[in-house]
Amino acid sequence: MDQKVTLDDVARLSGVSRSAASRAINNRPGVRDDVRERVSRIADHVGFRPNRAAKNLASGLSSVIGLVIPTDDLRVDPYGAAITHAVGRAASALDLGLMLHLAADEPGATVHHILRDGLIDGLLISSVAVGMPWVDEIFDSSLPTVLIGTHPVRTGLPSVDVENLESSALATTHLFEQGCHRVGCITGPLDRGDARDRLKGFKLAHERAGRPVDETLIVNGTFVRLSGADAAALLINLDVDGIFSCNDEMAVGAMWMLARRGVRVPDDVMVVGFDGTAIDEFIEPSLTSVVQPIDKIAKAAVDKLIALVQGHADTSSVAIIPELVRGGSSDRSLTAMSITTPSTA
Amino acid sequence: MDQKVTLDDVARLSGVSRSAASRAINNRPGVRDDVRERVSRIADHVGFRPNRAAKNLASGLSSVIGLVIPTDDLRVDPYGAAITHAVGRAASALDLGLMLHLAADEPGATVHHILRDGLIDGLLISSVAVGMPWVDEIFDSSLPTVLIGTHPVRTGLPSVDVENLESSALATTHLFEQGCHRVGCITGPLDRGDARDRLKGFKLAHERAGRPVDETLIVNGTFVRLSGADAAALLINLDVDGIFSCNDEMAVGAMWMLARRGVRVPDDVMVVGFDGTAIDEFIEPSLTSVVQPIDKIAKAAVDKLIALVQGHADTSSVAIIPELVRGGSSDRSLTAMSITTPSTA
DNA sequence: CCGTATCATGGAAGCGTTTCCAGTACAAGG
DNA sequence: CCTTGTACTGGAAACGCTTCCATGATACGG
Repeated sequence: MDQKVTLDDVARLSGVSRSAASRAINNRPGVRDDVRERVSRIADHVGFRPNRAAKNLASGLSSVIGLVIPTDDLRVDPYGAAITHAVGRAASALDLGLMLHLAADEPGATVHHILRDGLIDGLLISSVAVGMPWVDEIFDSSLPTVLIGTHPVRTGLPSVDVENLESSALATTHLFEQGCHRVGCITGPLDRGDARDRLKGFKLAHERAGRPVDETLIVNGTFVRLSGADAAALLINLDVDGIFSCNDEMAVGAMWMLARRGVRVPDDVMVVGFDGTAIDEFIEPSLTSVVQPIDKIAKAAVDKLIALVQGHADTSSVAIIPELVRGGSSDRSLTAMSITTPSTA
Repeated sequence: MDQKVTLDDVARLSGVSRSAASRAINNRPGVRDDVRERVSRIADHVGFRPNRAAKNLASGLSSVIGLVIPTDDLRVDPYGAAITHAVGRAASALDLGLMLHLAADEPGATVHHILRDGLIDGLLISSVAVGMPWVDEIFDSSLPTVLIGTHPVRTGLPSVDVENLESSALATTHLFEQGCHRVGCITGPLDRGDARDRLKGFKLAHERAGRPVDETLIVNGTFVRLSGADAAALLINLDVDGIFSCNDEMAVGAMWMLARRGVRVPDDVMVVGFDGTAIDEFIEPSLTSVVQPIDKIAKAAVDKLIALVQGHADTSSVAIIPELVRGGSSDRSLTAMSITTPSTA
């Protein structure tokens, strides 16, 4: 049962040629139905598993896709873990293997490994920042590639991303509706496209509400907790009564700082985040956030990639609509109610 | 530059046979030094990248290892993300590819895919629970496999794990030394070996200190936050003044519950966790925890796996010693000092 | 100067598939 | 009954590499 069974064995046992057996097993036309059935029954019976390497070599396809994710994202940002997990599930649902490439170790070597090894059929690249030149090298290569996120400068790249602009506007507007007058914004690193779009959305909401944007209330963050805490410390002194944090990590940092400074949430300051990674964070009060449907994003990305691999040229950009999930951090009535233990689903 | 360059091309350009070129490039004996150098220079120059599939097929080795990780671990437990990240780094340091297998989707299919596809040279299995029968199937197969963690029943498996018993005793003793008299324990799921060992360590510390173990103060948890919160709620009513939580996730949940119930940490109750995943959690006060050197564990596991792949039979079990990192949750003097923003490294 | 050991070298046989192509059988149409 | 077409079938050539083996060259001791 542990010995290797080759296609030849199956063919011999079935009394057909290797080519016929191959066609039968791969459900390709050119075999009579009864033969196909006999072959696959025998294959099953002897525990035949096609050797991937041989298959790959002969067909040029490996049924494995790659996922490039910045090292830091997987370690410090729960979003990285979430996207990895989601892509993994989406891939195995399609019976695809998933190779993990941790980026930023050795850009040069990495990119060539990925590109020319012939091990993967296509590549998913997550959360790319400007300043990784090798990323463009990949997009310019012949390897099918789909971006998960927004490229800061290039357009016309096949990509899947959460809709950032309108969603951020929605989050900001939500703060206005909840009665906030001075709303601060903690941005992400502005060399990233998504961070820029979220800031744009923040401004857009002001425009629509007929309120001027107070640029002093826009503080640059880096998408990590500490930067959120630092930014919050600044914003407190500027008398904000609302904070839109461009991701949840920074929102958690901000709330930590607010608590430490004795600022009450949501009574004194309301907070809204983005991503939905802090949903299970057990913070008090629970965080209002623009929650990304990560599974949906991952599935869309994998589907798009497979289409690309199969030759369907497609450079479109898919925007997935997130959902504003209200928590106690922007809703006084919710705080009063939230005496029960939050569920972790 | 994007066209495929084969070994034949390199050989022809270098004026040697394909076999000589292969030996030269793979640093195998049987080529004169000057020839070797010429060949590799030319290979470099034309951008030759050996086709992995072909290499794999011919040699039987793929230079790719697999990592099996329970789905939930990657999503809800930061430890899963941390170990994935660490293994990824350790693998790429050795120029190995990493295939990610999310477990528990379809045990049966998964295991066969992994085992017989011939895509990977060896497998790392993380955090296994009893009740996944296919895991044993893998260990009984001929695929080199290393366990990261503790198998609940089997011994003699090649594995790498953090030392659980003494470390838990150390953590518990630490609480005694800090002045705790009634220390509760929030356990992990007791069908897991590591969870059992940590509980044993908790009891061992009592024995050494000559204190009786109060079984009512041992509350079963599941390694997730919510269970920590629930357990803490119980323990509060039992008048504990110290809590040893068998992982950080539950410790965070416990501290959340303590805060909500108005119990002060560390003044009323001290808390110690295990794993070190909540170090950057921005919780107040910072959590004392038995911190696992995850990079070290991952490296040890990968090294061991490679040794196995290369034929060095080795069923030993490596225990990595963690470090007790003191935070404000078990130290009143630290709390007083911790007015500065914690760093995120 | 010859026999022998040593070592670089190239030829060729795989590794386990897919896939092209030429054949064969069989049914339908003339 | 012969032709044409259709549908299945098996032989054989890839795919790009490793590795065994025979060959040829060189150096060494006798």
